[in-house]
Amino acid sequence: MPGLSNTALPLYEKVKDFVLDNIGNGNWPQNEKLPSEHDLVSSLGVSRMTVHRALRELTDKGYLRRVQGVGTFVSPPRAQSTLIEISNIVSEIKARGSRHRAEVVILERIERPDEMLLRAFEYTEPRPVDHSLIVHCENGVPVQLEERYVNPTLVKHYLDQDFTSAATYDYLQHSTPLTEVEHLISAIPATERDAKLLHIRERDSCLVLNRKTWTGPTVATVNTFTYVGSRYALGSRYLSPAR
Amino acid sequence: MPGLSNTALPLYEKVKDFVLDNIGNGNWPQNEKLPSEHDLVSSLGVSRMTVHRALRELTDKGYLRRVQGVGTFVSPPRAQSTLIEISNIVSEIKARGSRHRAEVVILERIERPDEMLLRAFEYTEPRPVDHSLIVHCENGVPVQLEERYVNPTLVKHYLDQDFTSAATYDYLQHSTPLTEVEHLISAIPATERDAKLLHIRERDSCLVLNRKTWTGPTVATVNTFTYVGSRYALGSRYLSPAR
DNA sequence: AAGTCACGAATGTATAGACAACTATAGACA
DNA sequence: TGTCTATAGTTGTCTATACATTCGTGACTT
Repeated sequence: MPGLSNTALPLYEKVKDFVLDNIGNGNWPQNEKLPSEHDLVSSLGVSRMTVHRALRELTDKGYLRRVQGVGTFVSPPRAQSTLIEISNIVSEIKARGSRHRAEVVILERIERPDEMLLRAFEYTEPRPVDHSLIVHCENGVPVQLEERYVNPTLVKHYLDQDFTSAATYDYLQHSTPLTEVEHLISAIPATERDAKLLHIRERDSCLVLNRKTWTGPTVATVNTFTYVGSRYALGSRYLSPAR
Repeated sequence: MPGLSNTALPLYEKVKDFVLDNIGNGNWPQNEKLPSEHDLVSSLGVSRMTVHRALRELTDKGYLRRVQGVGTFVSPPRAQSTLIEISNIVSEIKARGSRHRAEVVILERIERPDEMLLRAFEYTEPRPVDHSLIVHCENGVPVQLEERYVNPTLVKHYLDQDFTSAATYDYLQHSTPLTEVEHLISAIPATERDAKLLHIRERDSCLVLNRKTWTGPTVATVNTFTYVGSRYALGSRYLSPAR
């Protein structure tokens, strides 16, 4: 029981969150050996298969390294994220060993979306849209402004999430069966609102990632991630097989 | 028993192979509904958890799409590349039907690189570096500033290229056997020099793509592509399933 | 005709238990 | 001293089972 968050996520997601937290807060430093699966089973009160799945998925994503017969170890932080799996800034910050804080600025259901939103969702008639605006801070410094518009018929209970947990963002990405994702990356000067929220000056350069997802023919989410240009870079590293 | 390969792989890997084979040989065409987990359990003689793991991993990789309560479906092959192969602005401009013009600003061999360049190339002793600076215009309007530093021992005759032809850029990207590529995308304000060359104001937002390539252990090229933020966006589109 | 509800079917998660495979280490033996 | 071996500890795989969640359908009701 101790250590696992209280939200409605699946258990293996909570375990992943628990591990990332321990990495982030320095409890388990780089190359540290994690408690064995058996230990985690005892201390967390879940079955071994659940722990195993959590550790395997974190290994697949590069956070851990496992050696059969020996143990599980914390991997050195990756230089950057890959482009496919961007947008989970929370895991990134935690894995880097920084302190993460999410500040929820807006959390609402828009009953009557304006013209632009309707177009973005390809609605023909006015229907509600869920809306969140969150500032993500790394060690107290704002890094990313995350604005999401969500189709509530496709993503139920979106507004009820715990937006301070890393697992939430992981979960959101896999909970809806996406059929299409579009990314658009641009550089734009900060608006007055963005500048205020990110603690930068107006017109300062921001890296903006627009992400639009579909489930079948209908638009599921329309997201805008605004990074502070002077504090963040998106990276991808490609290694050919031979090395 | 029937259908699973005979090698020493784990069962769930064999199930994955089995599914991929059926997709590959056209047995299960695009958007076809797969047999249910229960059916596969019967026909393959493995437990449901094993089938489930196989299907889940194939889903994560984009080969399948699953809908709870409905079934599992074959996804169309991935239509699109990721961001790896951007940066050939010339083809892009031409494909858009616009007029392209390349303006060579600098073309030189630097015999004695400064400290920063040496670090970028991980040189331990001073060695020459080829250098080009080119402005790309779409219909007469500057869009991209392309600055390349090239290791002349790996890329021969770099300075002799025809930098106004689209094919040149295609060629440069594939002429050297790269073993590693690193992309870093950031948003930074235009410097005085960049502003002048791109016909924008100083401090205007630019999208900067840094690209560094290795051939074996040695650095081959260090490139910086600076896009005018208000005139350009990088895009990637990922298609997965039924549409 | 339209809405509601119950049910079946399919996937999602979780558990307990078993065995296999691998590694490091300590102890036995030459 | 050096080598081999047994063993404990850890991760990897697999099964059987149970319950949860979601979706579509068809029967029933209104």
